[in-house]
Amino acid sequence: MMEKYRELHIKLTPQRLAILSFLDGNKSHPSAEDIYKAVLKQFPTMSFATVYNTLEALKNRGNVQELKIDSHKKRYDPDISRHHHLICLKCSKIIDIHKDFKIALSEDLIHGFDLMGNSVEFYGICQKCKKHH
Amino acid sequence: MMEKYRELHIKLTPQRLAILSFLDGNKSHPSAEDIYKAVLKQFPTMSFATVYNTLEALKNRGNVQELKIDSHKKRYDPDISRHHHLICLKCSKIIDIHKDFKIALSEDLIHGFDLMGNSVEFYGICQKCKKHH
DNA sequence: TTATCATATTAGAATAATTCCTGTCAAACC
DNA sequence: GGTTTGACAGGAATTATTCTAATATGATAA
Repeated sequence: MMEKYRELHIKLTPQRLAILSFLDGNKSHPSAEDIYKAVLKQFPTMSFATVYNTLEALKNRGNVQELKIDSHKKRYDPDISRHHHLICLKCSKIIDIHKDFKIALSEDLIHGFDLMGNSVEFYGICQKCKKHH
Repeated sequence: MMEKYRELHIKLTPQRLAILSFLDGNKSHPSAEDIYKAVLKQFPTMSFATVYNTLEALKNRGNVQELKIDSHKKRYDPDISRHHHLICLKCSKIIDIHKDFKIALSEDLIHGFDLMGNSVEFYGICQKCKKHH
């Protein structure tokens, strides 16, 4: 069970394992609070500090990415493959878009930057929100 | 001077005019704090509430757009034309990219959303930050 | 112009998300 | 066994933003 997390090279405490298994394969793009609430069920003494510390460690090792898509809070994505997002403007639901759009910046637009990547966000209203009015 | 702002149909108070003229043509993508500090010089009693209220009014009328690009705070852009951004991962400097990338979502990726738009962000390290190590 | 009224302003309190700090504990290392 | 290192919990501190309630002011019409 914890074999798959060995390679992370972080100390695998029970709290961290709970966070990791909650994140594993999770496509809901949870916020720190979502993670806290989920793990709280198994560890009633869990604190936000532990959630943030663990996320910080995982971020630094490139095992989760922080999404700046939601203007109210940070969201976290355990899927670190190159992908984009579709976001509902009403309920903030986020859906992964796995497609390569081949967008390049020409030399005159690059402003001397060392480019490291890009991301595309699509905005709209999801099916559920359309119905509820 | 204030003629150009008449069409906004918001009450044009001195504070608002100061905010509007600070934003006019501003390409720095300022945060609420940047705006507050700038206007404070002319209006020492300026409050954050006024900055946020005015931004809210302008947002609702589609005269500024809120950028969710910076994970620490919202940034505001008076340029409401369709454009994208190039962001420095070190200093958070934001540069406009005026180019149409023609990105479309195929039916199978659209998940029943009513699409309203998209935005592309390019990430990298700017020239200045490269030099300073 | 002036009176009226709806709206804007202000300071400060409240809230929400996140970060920091401190004492404690446990694992890993000698 | 003793020491170092890193993680934990809990709470305080910070930062961005929103709310509140009293007061002030721009816009409009008389």
